[in-house]
Amino acid sequence: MSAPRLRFPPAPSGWLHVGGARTALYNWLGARGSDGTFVLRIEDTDADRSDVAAQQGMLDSLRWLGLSWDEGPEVGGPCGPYVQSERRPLHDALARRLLAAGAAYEAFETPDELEADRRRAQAEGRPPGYSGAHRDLTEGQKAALRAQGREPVLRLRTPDEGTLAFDDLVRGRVEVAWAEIDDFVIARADGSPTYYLANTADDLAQSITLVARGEDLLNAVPRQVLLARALLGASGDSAPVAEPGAAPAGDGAGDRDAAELGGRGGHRPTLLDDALAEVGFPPRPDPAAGAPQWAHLPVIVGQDGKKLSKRHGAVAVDDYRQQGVLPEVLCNFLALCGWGDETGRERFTLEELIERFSFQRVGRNPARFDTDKLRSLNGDAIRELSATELTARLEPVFVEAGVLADPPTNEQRALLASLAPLLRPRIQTLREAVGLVAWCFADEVGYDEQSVAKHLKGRAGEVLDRAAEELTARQEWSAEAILGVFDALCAELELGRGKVMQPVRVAVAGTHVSPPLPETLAVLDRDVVVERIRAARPMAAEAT
RNA sequence: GGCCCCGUCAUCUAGCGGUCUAGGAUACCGGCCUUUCAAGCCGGCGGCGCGGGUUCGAAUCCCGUCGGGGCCA
Repeated sequence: MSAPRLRFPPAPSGWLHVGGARTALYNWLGARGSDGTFVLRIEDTDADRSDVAAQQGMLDSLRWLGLSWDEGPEVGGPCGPYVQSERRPLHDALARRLLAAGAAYEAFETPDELEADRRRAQAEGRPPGYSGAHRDLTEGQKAALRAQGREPVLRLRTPDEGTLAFDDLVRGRVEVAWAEIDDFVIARADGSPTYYLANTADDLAQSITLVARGEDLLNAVPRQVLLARALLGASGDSAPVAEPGAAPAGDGAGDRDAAELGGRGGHRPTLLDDALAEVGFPPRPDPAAGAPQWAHLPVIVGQDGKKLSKRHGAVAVDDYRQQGVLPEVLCNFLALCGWGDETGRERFTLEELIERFSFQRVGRNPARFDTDKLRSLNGDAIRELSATELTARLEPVFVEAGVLADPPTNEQRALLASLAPLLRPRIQTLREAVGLVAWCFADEVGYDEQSVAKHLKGRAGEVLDRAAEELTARQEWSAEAILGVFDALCAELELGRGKVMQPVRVAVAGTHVSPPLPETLAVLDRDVVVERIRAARPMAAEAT
């Protein structure tokens, strides 16, 4: 067994989609759990420059989640370059060699012609794939087509009969008839490589041993296996698929052939190796490695069962960071989107995930991105945080919300730390804490109309007057002492605790919801508390 | 349209021929607790898409069907 090498090859963008994060996580877990290598490769083939420049946001999200990469942008590695556009010379050289070997051929149809073919095929009930009309053009025919101003695309010859079978780590055995696979484009008319060529070549060149990706790419496997065979064919040989009829396409034979490609035997330089050398790229880290294994992950769908997209609300990892989801919880949750261990357990640390995760236990049905579940897991995790840890996590969120100064003052830090234990059982996300205790840090309280209407009425004025007096008079300033004051008032005024404490809560906090009042007041400055009660007094009078 | 994948409570999921009167979690509902909101504890609601087989016996295997999703363009 060669050393496991897994990769995450996102298209560059300024943000990381949670679906991409799940793919990255699974690959990362696969690598970390097997002493393997995790490679990050940016596939910017179809991207414009601004996207590439903005990719920082994506790298930040990956790091925030804790998914460090061993090779890739910003860290380098022995199999560079790690940005696909910089690998273009390799792709070009490969395309040339594939053409020269006869594995690929030039096809001159225009997009319009192909579209017409497709419609005709559909109308006649035939498969819509490319017909292979230009498979065997003579030089003369090609010259004539060129003379018309046509530029050819490069297509790979695919077998016309037989079956490809492969064992997907998630799906199990998958078989596809070659007849279903048309001669696909590997290089466009402008010479640019397609996904098939670039992705396959880069995986092979970097000796990727396991490709875990979205199920939407399951259909690409036969093409990539075929390409891999061609790329890993001995350089001098006529390409293995040059003669479609004679291609190793018999049932069962094909996949074995693929698995062992470039395998054990003497390592003659392959077409890929020669191209690598030609363009001055590093040689393959493992010349014995064949085509990678596959693991196709179920798609993540939104609440409506459709593929998760922006219209489902927050889909960026950073959205969840801002909402106050803990990174380790997001990883935990993402791991559960498709995977589960046999015990039915749901809470895992990253270390536990590394230990337990396996592609074999990844499910085959679509995973729903259930934000309720995420919140629940997050709340559970928050409840397990120590006050100190929670304070540290809360701080940047309060700063981002503008409640704390940047950086916070020592007083603010201390106050937040005292509040943290009170907050802990009442929040599912860090962000929710802001709404609960922002008033503790504010100079001015904003009053919620409904709270005022509901609680600053009846005998509230009387309660506020007496509370202000007694809280001022009381020597000790502690939760116990404050509760004692309230209870004394209850007895004196013959009111329940709710009738006494709710008016005070609204007066001080501006709303009828807050952490437990005595405990909260105890960590605030007594003068401020009393002042606020007095300031709110007129509202109670008006309401009476 | 063709091909591929999938189908257990509202949702995620355990289950891999008998231990299933189908287990857990989220959500929901109710109770306890209670100074608000939570948290916690207790309880409840609720499911094998359908139809055929195979078998002594099927959620589990096979076929079909329906439904959902994906890819192709």
